[in-house]
Amino acid sequence: MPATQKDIAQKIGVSQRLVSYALNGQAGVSDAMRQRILQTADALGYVPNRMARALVTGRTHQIALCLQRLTSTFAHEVTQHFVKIVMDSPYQLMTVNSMGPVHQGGISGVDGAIFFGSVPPDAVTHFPVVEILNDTRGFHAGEPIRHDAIILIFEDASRAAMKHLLEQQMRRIAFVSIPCLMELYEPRYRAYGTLMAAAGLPVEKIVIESRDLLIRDCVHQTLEKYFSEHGFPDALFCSNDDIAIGAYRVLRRMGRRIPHETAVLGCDDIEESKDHVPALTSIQFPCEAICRCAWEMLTARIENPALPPRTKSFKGRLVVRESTTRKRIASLVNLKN
Amino acid sequence: MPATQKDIAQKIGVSQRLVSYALNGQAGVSDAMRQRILQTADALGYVPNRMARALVTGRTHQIALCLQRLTSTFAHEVTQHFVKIVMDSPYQLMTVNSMGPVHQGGISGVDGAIFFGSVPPDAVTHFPVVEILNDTRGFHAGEPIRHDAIILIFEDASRAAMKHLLEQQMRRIAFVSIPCLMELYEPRYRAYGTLMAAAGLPVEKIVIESRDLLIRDCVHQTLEKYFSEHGFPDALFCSNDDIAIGAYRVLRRMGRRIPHETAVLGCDDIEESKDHVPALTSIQFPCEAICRCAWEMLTARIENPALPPRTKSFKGRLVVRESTTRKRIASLVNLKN
DNA sequence: CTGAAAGCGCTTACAG
DNA sequence: CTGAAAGCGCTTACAG
Repeated sequence: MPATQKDIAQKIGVSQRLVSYALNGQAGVSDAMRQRILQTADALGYVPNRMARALVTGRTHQIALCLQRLTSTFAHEVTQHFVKIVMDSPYQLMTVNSMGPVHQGGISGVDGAIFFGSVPPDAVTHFPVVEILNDTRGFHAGEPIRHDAIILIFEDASRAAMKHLLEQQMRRIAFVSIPCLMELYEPRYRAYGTLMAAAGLPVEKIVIESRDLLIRDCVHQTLEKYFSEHGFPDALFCSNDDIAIGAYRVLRRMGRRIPHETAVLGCDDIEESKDHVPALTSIQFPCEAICRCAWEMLTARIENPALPPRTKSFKGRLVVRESTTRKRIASLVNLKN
Repeated sequence: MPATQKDIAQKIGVSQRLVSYALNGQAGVSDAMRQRILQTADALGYVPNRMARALVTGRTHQIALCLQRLTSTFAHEVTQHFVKIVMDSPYQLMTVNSMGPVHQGGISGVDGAIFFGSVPPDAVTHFPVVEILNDTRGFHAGEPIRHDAIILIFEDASRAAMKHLLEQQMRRIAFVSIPCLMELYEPRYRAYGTLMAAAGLPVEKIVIESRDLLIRDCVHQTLEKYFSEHGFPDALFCSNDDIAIGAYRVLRRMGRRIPHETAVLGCDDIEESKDHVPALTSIQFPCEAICRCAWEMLTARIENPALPPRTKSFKGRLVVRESTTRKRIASLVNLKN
């Protein structure tokens, strides 16, 4: 229905080639002719057909952002950063749930993809990919690095988090997480397990099953039931901030004070965490820098597929706020964050 | 680089047509042959080229979600709903900042688009569009409805919000908003202005200029400066929840109690609003139902472009929570929300 | 400086 | 049931 280059060419009485060259700003067209073509294109409401162009150039100028759990607020922040980055680029962003279409025959029609989380092994990809992964400390060491990768190192910050809790005499510390983050290779869970064992304390796991997308509601249900059956831990080590903030509501409803009765610690340090009372202690990554780095890696590889594989690491950092600080003094240092 | 239908056809020694028919599950291929083709496709790692298919069918199976201010948490919730909806459909979702590419020559290569906010007049679209708009109460009545539309009616709820504040003897009520929501045709601002005038109270506007994407930081800066220069209003009518929650932090930092010294009221009722202390009073819309309705309108029109234009309205509803309730009793009714 | 033509990977009438 | 072919709207060598 929209006008094509052929329509423009016919209207003026020139060849389609000339129209294409004029529209794309290539040499080989006289200035007068270029003007005329541009005006006619405008008059006809010409919009280039991206599909046709993509078919011949092999480039769609679309990038897939593949998120494993689109449900999380952190995923939202990541998306925002990419949307912002993409706005200044010639690319468009396609948001894909990597649990979804990838498993239904692969993604196609993109110049590259950024996977937040590991690339599913059955995702046949014929395009450059950057993975943003957690540090699994050699757990998957046998597997070759198939893609450019950004590694998020949770190890040190997680250990620091546990030490911080243990130092304040918290004994009953529960790890609260969705199932996929409660594996042995998961750095947060490892740090938790290791330090609990070292302190001679028993592990306590609270699993949040979230089939649908509203994770906070799942947290409410699960924790309410758990606390009434098992009582309250001294501290909750939550695998992300959404879970932590979900826990806030439950604790508050059940009349439990944070942090003095139950401390809460999250991961990802989403924007919102600072706005809650008490402000949430969390593990922070330079999210924007990570996104920009991933973008740079991806576009560099699209330009030059022969580049050697690259890996870059980012270290998480424990940001102590009020939600885990029982001594008022100790918290003042970080309150500004 | 990926295998094509031609590759499969050559490998087996049949025509490309047969491969296409087999792959698409169309009649006209013997079962044995279909099996063989499917297996070969699998072995070769065949992924259909969406561009080529789109070029001939005219369908890309991509839908653009165009958001005006990608910055808002509400936009995130809308996106989540669409991602969820799209997962169960044959479509993919492209997230577009309608301030962006639309102004750079139009969107192309999508089967349709959902605009959250009005479609820019210079966005030449050759595909079905659904607009999700605020009720401007006939302000743009002269303009024909160009697209299927969903109208969000803020009018009643905004008036209810103002009455709620005024009933509690709040006199100095400020309207806090980004500039584009502080126009005369904007229903929230209209209700605010009308009821303030009726009560014989002066209008007080606080404009949040947010050039970049981190709106809450802008709120912090603007309000901190404003309050120290002009003192504190009795209540803040914020045009969205992000602004309201941003205001929380400033008020808290400056030692101002919510709601007893300054009440705060938001719009959109994002998930997070319930988790803050005090819980935020806000204007709620059935967000998921709205998204599903938009989706249904769009897909129906894609199937049948000749359909008469449709319009559907949704009414906002004031959800009173603690952030505006000075009398403890009165709030109990709604606290469950 | 310009025209006529091939081809990207598909779908789909059109013949056999 | 199957093959040979046209064509979707572009880009880009290839001749003039």
